[in-house]
Amino acid sequence: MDKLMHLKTAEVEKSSHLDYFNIAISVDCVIFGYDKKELEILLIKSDLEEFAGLWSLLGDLIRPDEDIESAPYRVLNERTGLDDVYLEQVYTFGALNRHPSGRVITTVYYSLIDVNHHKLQLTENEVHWHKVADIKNLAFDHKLIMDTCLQRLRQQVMEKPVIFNLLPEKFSLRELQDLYQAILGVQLDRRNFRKKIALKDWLVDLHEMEDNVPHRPGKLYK
Amino acid sequence: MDKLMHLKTAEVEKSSHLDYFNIAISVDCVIFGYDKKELEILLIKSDLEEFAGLWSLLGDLIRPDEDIESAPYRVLNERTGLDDVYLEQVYTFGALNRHPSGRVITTVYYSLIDVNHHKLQLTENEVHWHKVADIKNLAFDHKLIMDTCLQRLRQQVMEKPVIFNLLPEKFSLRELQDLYQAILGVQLDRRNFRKKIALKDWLVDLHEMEDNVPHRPGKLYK
DNA sequence: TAGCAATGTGTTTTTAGTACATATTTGTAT
DNA sequence: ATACAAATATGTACTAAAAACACATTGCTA
Repeated sequence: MDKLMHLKTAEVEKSSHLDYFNIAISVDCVIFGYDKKELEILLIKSDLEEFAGLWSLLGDLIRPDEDIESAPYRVLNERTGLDDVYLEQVYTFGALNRHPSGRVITTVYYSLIDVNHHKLQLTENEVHWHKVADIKNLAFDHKLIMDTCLQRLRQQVMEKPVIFNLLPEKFSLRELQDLYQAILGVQLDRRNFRKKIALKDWLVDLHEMEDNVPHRPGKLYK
Repeated sequence: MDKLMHLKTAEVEKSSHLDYFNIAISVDCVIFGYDKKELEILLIKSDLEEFAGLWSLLGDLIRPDEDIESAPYRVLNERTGLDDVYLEQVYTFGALNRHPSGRVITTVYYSLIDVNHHKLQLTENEVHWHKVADIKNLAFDHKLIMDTCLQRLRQQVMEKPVIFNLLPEKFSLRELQDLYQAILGVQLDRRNFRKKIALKDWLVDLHEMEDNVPHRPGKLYK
């Protein structure tokens, strides 16, 4: 039963390897971006026959010599070239048949990146942004995973200043409100929104004005 | 790198087993109980030399043929005989050296049980209740894990009616308030507490009275 | 230079949260 | 039996946060 838990290293290595080490563990990343007033996530084309034509999350097996927390950084860096990203663990999925090729348990992280500032080095051309609203189904249980992360994201943006990871250095309050609306899927009253943000003390007034907008420019913040 | 993720079963089985399947995955349970106005958790004596004399959480390696979600139920059932328990996944811990006997990543669940109603069949006599407030350190990273679960529990009791899993069928508002105070570690105003609970619509008035109390009895609820 | 579109701000109303006091019921000790 | 102690039960005033709502201003454009 649980004897393995309390054995010394040597004993573990020789004991029933096939029984207890026949489970692989991976990380998957739900990478949110924001562009043209739409929330997006980064997906890669699945190369499994079972999921031909479907898209899947960016993920990889965890290496025996890396902390679980550094695995998603590595995955993101390998696939996009980014390294200063916001990441947060969300949940671990381990249903028996979630992966057709064998037993794989996956720990899921979500990430927030600024699509336009960090120009992705998309080394592989099968990696693309997809509008969250348009995603109907994904390979594996990745749709369920995405929905779980979206739910978590919605919680977090109300509590912590994580949302700024999706925006460029300078932004206007309108842009910020549009983003909140894209994430939460609701319309917000502009006056109440500005009041609420103001008393959270998250913003710095840059005393600069917007440019290249077809209307009166607004103040910029970070 | 991530090729393994997309191979077929046969290929996975013959490919570098030692590289990618040399990580074990376990579940650990932080089992909260409530007795004599104190929050407690169930611990077992560690039988690792490295942690001689220390206590640890109840856990076990996940079996290759069980869903991750059913593993903590099994662990709890094997150790306590309970089967109708509240369980919720909290976080997955996977630092490189968290387990001295090898690479073990663990997914942690917390559980809430009614200490007095479910009389535990403590098959093993090295399993005991410990007051949360008195726990200074535990084996492995289990103190960190416990603290993480306690934090989650504090969040949840404010949002969802999970707290009732710690109480017997019938209880008075005073008992409920004492329990909230034990979990949150604060004193609450009785009148405001009752108002707040009342408008959450979680309680059913049983129209029965307390018994065997050395003072005026209060109404009972569930 | 008139009109459009978006910015910027303030007041009222409603709701939730906090602080606080008094009367009532039961058990217990004299 | 009666007085006292201890806990139940309940209500009101104050404060803070959330929601609803309107108007004057700026800059672009036709």
